[in-house]
Amino acid sequence: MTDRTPDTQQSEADYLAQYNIHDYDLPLTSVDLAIFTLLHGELQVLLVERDSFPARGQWALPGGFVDIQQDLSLEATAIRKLQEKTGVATPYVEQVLTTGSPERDPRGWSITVLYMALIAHAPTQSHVQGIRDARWIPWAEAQQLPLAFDHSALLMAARERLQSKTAYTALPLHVLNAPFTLSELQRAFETLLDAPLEKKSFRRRMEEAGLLEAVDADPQRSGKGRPAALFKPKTAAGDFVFSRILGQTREG
Amino acid sequence: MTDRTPDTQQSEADYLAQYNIHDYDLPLTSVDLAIFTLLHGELQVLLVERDSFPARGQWALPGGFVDIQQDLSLEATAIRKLQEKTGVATPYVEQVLTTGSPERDPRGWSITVLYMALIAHAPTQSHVQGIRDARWIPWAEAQQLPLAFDHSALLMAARERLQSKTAYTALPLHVLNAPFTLSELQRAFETLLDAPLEKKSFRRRMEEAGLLEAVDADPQRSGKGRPAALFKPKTAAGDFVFSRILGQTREG
DNA sequence: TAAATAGTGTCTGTGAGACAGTATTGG
DNA sequence: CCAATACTGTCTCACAGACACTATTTA
Repeated sequence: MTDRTPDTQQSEADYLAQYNIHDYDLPLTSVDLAIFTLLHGELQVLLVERDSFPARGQWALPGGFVDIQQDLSLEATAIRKLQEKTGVATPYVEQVLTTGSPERDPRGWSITVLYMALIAHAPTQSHVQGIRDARWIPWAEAQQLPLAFDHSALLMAARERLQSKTAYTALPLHVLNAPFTLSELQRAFETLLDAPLEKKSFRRRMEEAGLLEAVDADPQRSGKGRPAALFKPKTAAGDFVFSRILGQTREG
Repeated sequence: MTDRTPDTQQSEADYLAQYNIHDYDLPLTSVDLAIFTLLHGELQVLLVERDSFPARGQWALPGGFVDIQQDLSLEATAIRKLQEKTGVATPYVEQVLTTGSPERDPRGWSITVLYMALIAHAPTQSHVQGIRDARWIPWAEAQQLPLAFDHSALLMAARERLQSKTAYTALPLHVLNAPFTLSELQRAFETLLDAPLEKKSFRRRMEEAGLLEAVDADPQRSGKGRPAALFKPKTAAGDFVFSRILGQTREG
């Protein structure tokens, strides 16, 4: 926020009237998104195959330049891009980091603000399948793909944020559609955490945090074994912060 | 990272040759710093009084535009600015958040990447006093000051980050000069956390984490009461992450 | 000696991990 | 009945909070 003009005796109004951003060399500024969901019991991330230069044909995170005519905030840009790609209007969105350098994009000095989003994938929603250029890629595959620019590093940073926050928040609630069973919720936590959890500890933790509300059993649900109770999250349950970290298996 | 040119049959080299960032309206991009230290037993933050438009004469966070001729990364920009203001070369620097909107700067759509830095203030170092336009402001005062742009909100976000990380890391090690006593270290934690800590719990936690190394007593240190043992942090001790949160006083 | 500061012993409380046990469904 | 899944009882362990106690210094 320091200035670039010499300190003359002009007024602030004069200064602003003369100010022209095209006089300066500015970095390119984009927003990129790591959109995660749980599908077929796997963590999946939404990737796009770039159809224009640079890095044409390569897989990349969805995103785009900030449109200063249209966007009212960086988060608005992120939510707009996410809506375009997934149709989801009220996702969980969290800013992960911002990176910038002269090297990361061949067009010049560029900055990108990385957001992570979590959405629940409902098989009945057709919007996600309908997207032409975006595809859900299982995490194991996405890790192998050579992504455009520095997107592999960005994706890894988002994955790490997701994993670490799963250990002390209730974030995984965002990748499930209600109603769900406690076993399903535990599997969601385990998948995002990439570690097994002890059943009793998990249930006790959820119980004592009071994040869930019981929902009447659905006679539709079939399945082997004893039917499970169904729950939905209370409002803002996904934002809950625990005071201890999960998944620290006892060492011998 | 999506493109703005129609997808013609040109090569990537052609595309890049024709690409001119001055064809686009780009946001202004700056880096701002919330630099904290512990001085006279108080948390203090480094602020500058702006000597040019806009917001001339108002207090603000130190920072400045990204210089795409000079800077090799955003963090490099932050470290350069910090070095200019404080003379400290190897500080603790952490990215806090990035915010952008058309409203936050009268010059137009602007983005700022906010960093938090922690430095140990040594009374013998003269560099900090030597800075003309920057001043250490006690946190209580800084909170009252009407800062330029959205810097009050930025400062608050950095303060919250500092507070929350103090509860589960050893960050406060960065605001002390070694050697220090355990009592001094506890006071640093308490100040950054803004909550009292229980002496035995604190010492046990430090002891068990093995973050500190004993240092020979300094005959210089006078003072009332029993002389305290002196310690210095082991390397990377400030990055230690605890698995439980401090300062959750028991409720009745 | 007292005052001041440093440092310890030890009890309690919370909540996670381990793991065996019981409950309820369908075939 | 058995297999499969859901759910519970209960022990142990790690570690924070509370707080009284001892230790070592100067005045």
